[in-house]
Amino acid sequence: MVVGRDRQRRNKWKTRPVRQDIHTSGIPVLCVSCEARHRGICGALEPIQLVELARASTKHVLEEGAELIGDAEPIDNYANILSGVVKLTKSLPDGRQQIVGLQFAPDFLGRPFSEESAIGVEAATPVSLCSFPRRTIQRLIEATPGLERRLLMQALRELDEARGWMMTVGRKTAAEKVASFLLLIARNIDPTLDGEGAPAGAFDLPLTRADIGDFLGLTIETVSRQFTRLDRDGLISVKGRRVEVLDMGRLADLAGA
Amino acid sequence: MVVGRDRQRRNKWKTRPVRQDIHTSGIPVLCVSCEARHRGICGALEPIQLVELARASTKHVLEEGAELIGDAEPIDNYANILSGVVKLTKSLPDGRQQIVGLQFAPDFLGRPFSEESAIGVEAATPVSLCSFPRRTIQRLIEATPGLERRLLMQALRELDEARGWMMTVGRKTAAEKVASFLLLIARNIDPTLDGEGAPAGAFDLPLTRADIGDFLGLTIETVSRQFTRLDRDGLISVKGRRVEVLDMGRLADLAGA
DNA sequence: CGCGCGCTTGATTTGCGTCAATATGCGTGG
DNA sequence: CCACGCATATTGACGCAAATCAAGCGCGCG
Repeated sequence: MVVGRDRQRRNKWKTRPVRQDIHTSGIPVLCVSCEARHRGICGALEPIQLVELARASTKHVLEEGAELIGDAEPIDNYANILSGVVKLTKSLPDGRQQIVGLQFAPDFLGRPFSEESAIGVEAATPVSLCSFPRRTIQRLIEATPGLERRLLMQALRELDEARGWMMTVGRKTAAEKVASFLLLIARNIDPTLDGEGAPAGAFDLPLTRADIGDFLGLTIETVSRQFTRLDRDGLISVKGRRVEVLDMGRLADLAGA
Repeated sequence: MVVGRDRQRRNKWKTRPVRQDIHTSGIPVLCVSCEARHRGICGALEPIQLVELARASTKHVLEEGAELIGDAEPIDNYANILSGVVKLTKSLPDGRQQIVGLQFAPDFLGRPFSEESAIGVEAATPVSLCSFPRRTIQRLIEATPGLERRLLMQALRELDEARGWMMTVGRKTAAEKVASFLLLIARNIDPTLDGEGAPAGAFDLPLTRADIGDFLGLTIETVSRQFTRLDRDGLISVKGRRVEVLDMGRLADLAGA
């Protein structure tokens, strides 16, 4: 269902009955190369709706460390991640902190139907965002059951991930935790890395040791020690943030099932 | 209050007796006193649909310890919890276990649009269930946007909870963990318990020490020791599974924000 | 009764945190 | 260019909270 204010557009459709034209040429420039159109929530939208959303959207670039909740980005804006890594944090009054989730492109950011529940949202790396007003998305949701389904899917996926990390944080040793984390990042940077005796690959960690500690429930020192141990044992090669996975098999093995 | 409102309506309805009859008497017996009709997913259904669902539903009672995934309850059945506590678990090949969630009435059990993701589902206490075939629920979802929204809401709530427990498991001390857990149970058994200097209340823990340990990432011994400490310090009174909260304020304080 | 199971309690060990010192960039300004 | 300061990492020595090991208790049940 399309909003009424597009009357002239409606007329256009009638005079140009070739629907295919709209499908091919109707995709906003902003969106043509956007991941969110395929794997993200925008995949649920018709070209027309995509145009509507795109018109209300703005692209932002945030530097590392920028908070995107209650601060720069008021709560009335939602967004898709175009690139970069976003961390979701919770903290105790005395300063202890836990990272409760990491989001990558093309994840949807922002919680539908409620205020963001006292969790902090922060750019872990430079991040670029495609953001749009809450009202627009809300309206599209009413009109498009598929959109709500996508949101449900993402929520369920995040739920699975959160539960997986609960296991890691609650029951694994420091070594296993760090291995699991490396696997998460490696897989996210290069999804093809999964093969058995894969040649592995190198990448830069998107998080500082402090962040990694906050994610795994460890201190920076312990994280650092585990890195050097993994290096010494030949599973990886570390130099600062640069990591190369040398033995994917043993790493995955260490991380546990 | 409820009674009064009903009486008033009944008088009004006399002008349209047939339809109202359907509305009042149309609620399946199975459902009349069911929590799921109010706070659960069934609240999104029209009476007609409720009848359809109820007709396909069966009530089950499971004893403590019963597995409800891939076992007694095949994956093609979903269910609402009518009473009891259900635990969601994950485990490592070597036997280490983590409880990644607890569900109470009237939560919906079962994951829409996918196989249950390698997580175990088990009755922590005797549990009664209202279960129905996947097909029926799937069909109702297509027809009722509100239903999908309810599912999204529950998923988002569970996500919040999972993240809250990630913080607890990752960053809190044993004492804080146990206090947080007691709060969770206390609040769930008696939602009115929340007041500041509330008189507090007594209840039976729905979980064994082993389960509590698996939930908090602790051993039974540590859980036990923390219980006796909280008892000695006068925050609670423990005797086996029976717990009485004596000082809600201090307990909540200990649990952290 | 005696056996098993859930729970408590104590003694001992240990993995990880804490504290502290040192290194390694990296930007900034002299 | 080097010198300096600051943030991030590494490394080591030490301490402690929680795990592990080990009895022993209460209680329901065959």
